[in-house]
Amino acid sequence: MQYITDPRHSSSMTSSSSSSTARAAEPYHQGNIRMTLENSDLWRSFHNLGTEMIITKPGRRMFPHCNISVSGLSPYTNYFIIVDMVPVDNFRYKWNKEQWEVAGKAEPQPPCRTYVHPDSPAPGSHWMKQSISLLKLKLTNNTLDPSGHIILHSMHQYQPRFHVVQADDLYNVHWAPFQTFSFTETCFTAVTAYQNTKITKLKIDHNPFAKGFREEGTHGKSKVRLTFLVFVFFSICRFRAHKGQTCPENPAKKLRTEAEKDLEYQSCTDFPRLPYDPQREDDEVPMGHKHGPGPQDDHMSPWDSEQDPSHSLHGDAPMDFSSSEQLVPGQATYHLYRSQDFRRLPSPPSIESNVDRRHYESSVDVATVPDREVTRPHISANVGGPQGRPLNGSVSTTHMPLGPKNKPGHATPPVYGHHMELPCGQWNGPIPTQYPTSGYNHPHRLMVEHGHSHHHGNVTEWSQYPLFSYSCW
DNA sequence: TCACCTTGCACTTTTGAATGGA
DNA sequence: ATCCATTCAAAAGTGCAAGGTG
Repeated sequence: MQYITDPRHSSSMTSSSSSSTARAAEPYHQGNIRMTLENSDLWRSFHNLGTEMIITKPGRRMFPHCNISVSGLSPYTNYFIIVDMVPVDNFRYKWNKEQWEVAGKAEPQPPCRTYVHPDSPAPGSHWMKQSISLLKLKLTNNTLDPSGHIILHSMHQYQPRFHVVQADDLYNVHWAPFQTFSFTETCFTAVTAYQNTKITKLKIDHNPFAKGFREEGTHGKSKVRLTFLVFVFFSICRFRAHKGQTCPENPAKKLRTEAEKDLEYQSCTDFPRLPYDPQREDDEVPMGHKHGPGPQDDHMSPWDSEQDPSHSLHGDAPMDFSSSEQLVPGQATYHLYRSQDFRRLPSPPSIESNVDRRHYESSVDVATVPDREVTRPHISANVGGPQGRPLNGSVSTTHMPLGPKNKPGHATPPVYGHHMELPCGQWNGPIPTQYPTSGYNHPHRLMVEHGHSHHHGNVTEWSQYPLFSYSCW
């Protein structure tokens, strides 16, 4: 397999001014794409405690689930929205004394899979018209999972990444220009059973499916049971009055089924429930929730101060998402690619006027595109390569021309429904040297919109690498 | 013994087929 | 015949707890 050389990789970071200028000249350059995590407040609540995600053999949804909105796409160009999970580091963790501790070296990564949003491919206008819910993404710990769920290891930490890939079909995805975003607060530890009771409580409080475990739910149930008994009692009385005879041996037993049915109906109609709409999660989960993390909520999460590697993790100050921009460590270079001018990428000029340009007009709004190297994983050729390309979820890119639809010698990974099977991946980013003191040296960059509740994922530039090919162990 | 995983349970929400009316 | 709204049962998604496993 051939790799294209990108001279930028042999140098370190290039100036961002040139690309900024170019972007200004070409408003539809993909670098203008912005991605926002819709339910970031909820994510932040979990992140402050150290988010845990249950993984099961048949597959488990995430909660909170990823809900993103995208802007800056070309309305008539087709895109894929793809999600994958990147190991945060090379460690396995354990929950000990109310906090996560390193428990050894990470397990070899299972086959990396991606979740392709079922609407893919769809024109930019489709993706931009409303937020994109990734509710149905499932996580599993079954390395032989036949359903195509994303395979993770329990007690390992992961970072979801969101890829916007400009492609018309799945075969083009591997060679299409893409941009990657990630949000620090979506980091989580995969577990088979919850470890942190605070996380459990937060999940119960916010997840509609867990309503039955809420304290208020219990009270509600007691209320229903009481209502049921009263109802049965009066039914019996009415029955007896109507018949003018003594009760049968056990009328309650006889009436139970009907009464139960009626009661169910009654409780339904008397107390109508709003249907659960994942798109409105934010509305249903107001921040400042009583169980939300406060300053006293200590940080079991090793992520608490990874935002700035210069800060000690021992610091207990809560992370301030509203004003910090994460530092992005330099990345090692392994594979070299040929850099191309991004302006060669197709972008229909005729549709320019149709684009909602509000985002572009805000000086603080636009997520800048750092001139960094791509951390795009790639396929097979670097199997066993000890210095595989950093797959650190930090994002970066180069600009490459559109490649062949099916490059010879490059096998298209099998597709499982909306998932793609990938070679195993490896987090090759910086390794914490003093976990947890300097641990989680996660090279993420948080694009912060001051004065707004939303912040943006860190960004890659567009690239033309074989998409989603990981360096393997 | 311990940490972690699996499984079954009770509960809730979601989904989709069936039905009836306009 | 088509469309729309409603109903209802089944499926799916939750956390919990007990038991299993290495």
